[in-house]
Amino acid sequence: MTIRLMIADDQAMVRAGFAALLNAQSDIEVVADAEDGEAAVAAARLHHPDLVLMDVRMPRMDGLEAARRILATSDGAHLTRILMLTTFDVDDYVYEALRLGASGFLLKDAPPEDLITAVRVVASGEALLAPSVTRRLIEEFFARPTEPVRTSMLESLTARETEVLRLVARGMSNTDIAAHLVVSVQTVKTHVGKIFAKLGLRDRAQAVICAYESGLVTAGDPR
Amino acid sequence: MTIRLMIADDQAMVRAGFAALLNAQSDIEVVADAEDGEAAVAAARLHHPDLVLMDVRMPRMDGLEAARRILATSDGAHLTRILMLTTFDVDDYVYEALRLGASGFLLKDAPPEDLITAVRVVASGEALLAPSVTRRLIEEFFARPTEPVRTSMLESLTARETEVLRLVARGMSNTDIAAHLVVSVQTVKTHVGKIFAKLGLRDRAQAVICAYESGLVTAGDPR
DNA sequence: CGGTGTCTCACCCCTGGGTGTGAGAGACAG
DNA sequence: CTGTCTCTCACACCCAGGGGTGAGACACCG
Repeated sequence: MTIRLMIADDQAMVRAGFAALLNAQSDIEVVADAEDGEAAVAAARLHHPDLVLMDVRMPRMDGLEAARRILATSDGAHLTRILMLTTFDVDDYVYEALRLGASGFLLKDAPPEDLITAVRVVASGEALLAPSVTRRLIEEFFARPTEPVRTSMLESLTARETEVLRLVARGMSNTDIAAHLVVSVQTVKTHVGKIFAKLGLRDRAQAVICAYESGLVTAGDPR
Repeated sequence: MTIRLMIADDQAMVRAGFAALLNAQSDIEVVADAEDGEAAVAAARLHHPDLVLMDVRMPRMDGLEAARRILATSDGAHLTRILMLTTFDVDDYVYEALRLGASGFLLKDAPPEDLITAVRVVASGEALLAPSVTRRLIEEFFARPTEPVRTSMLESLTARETEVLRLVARGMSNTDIAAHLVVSVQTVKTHVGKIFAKLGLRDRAQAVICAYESGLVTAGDPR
């Protein structure tokens, strides 16, 4: 099955070059092109391509906004994937594009065979990034220290205390916790007190902070 | 400058195959190999390769642990990069490996030229992932909504209230906040009370949670 | 000019929560 | 078997914090 492709780039020469290169592949067919973001959105709505090669910088409407609209208007049946292209390696664009749902991000100076490979990969539902982009993405998210320091704070806590702290970090009152653990409120108070003493806290508010900072609980995790 | 490479895999045939393939490249030299994790750590300590091709599954010590140790013992001068390999596409391994600091993750069924490319890319300091892995990584991190829902909760707060909430989320007592903002404790109580009313909170502990969940404050940010 | 919103502050009430002390039961190691 | 640790609970103290009501000072806007 051939890959139905669209090219959105403001430079005619680039469009022609990419089209020639990709049309030469037996499994790729360039079905449309556009010279700005608005035209890209309109053309995508008309031709429903499998994949759009989208330049980031374009007049009238940039590639990011165009990508957003194309992805937004994709009716469940035919989903169009986006492969972003950029001349420069500007990472602001990268994160924004990936967040929007783009499936890939390549630099224009990549060798032609890489582009062809990328088209096939993205069209198959996988994703592909330029190596430098990959590195940044990984760094960005895993740069967050594995906090050996932080979890060490919690090492002094017993299993039960950790459990109580987790409940405190969910916003429960002592009474709530007592009910939840089926123990008396006094017991909960004892646990909470020992947690404070061990971790040098004063408030249950500070305990919540500690739980988040230590990674015991995380923003966005199942409540 | 040639890339000094090490291969860690428990299957001798795989080691031989990779070595032959890579040694055939003029810019790559296989300087060591290892058949298990422990041997890999020892060999890396001895040869200081630029790059280690590391199989995930190995006897005695798995590739993840070996990677962790090699990365941990890298003295600032000679840093060794890790390219993880796996036969199966098990994503638990992927996240763990990348979190540890691996620079890439490939499936063994990738075409040989991809492996060679990956070696050069990773050795150059960039990163490279198998397409399916890339897709998952992107999904994993951008699937979490940029929380238009969450920040919208905070929209009802005035600038001053937001400021107070931020201080609450740092673990400050009302008295602390009053001193910090140079207002009376009563004023702080009023603000805090209105925050609770607007956000439907009961505790300052819950306020801290709200601050983290909304992204007003983030784990690991400057205290 | 009057209405609205924000920031400020005060007084009162009272419960929840943080603190201290003490202690019994069960598990486990030496 | 004795010491240590953990989990459990109780009584008591006290105050920071949450809740209600009201109000003065600005600023902004129609």
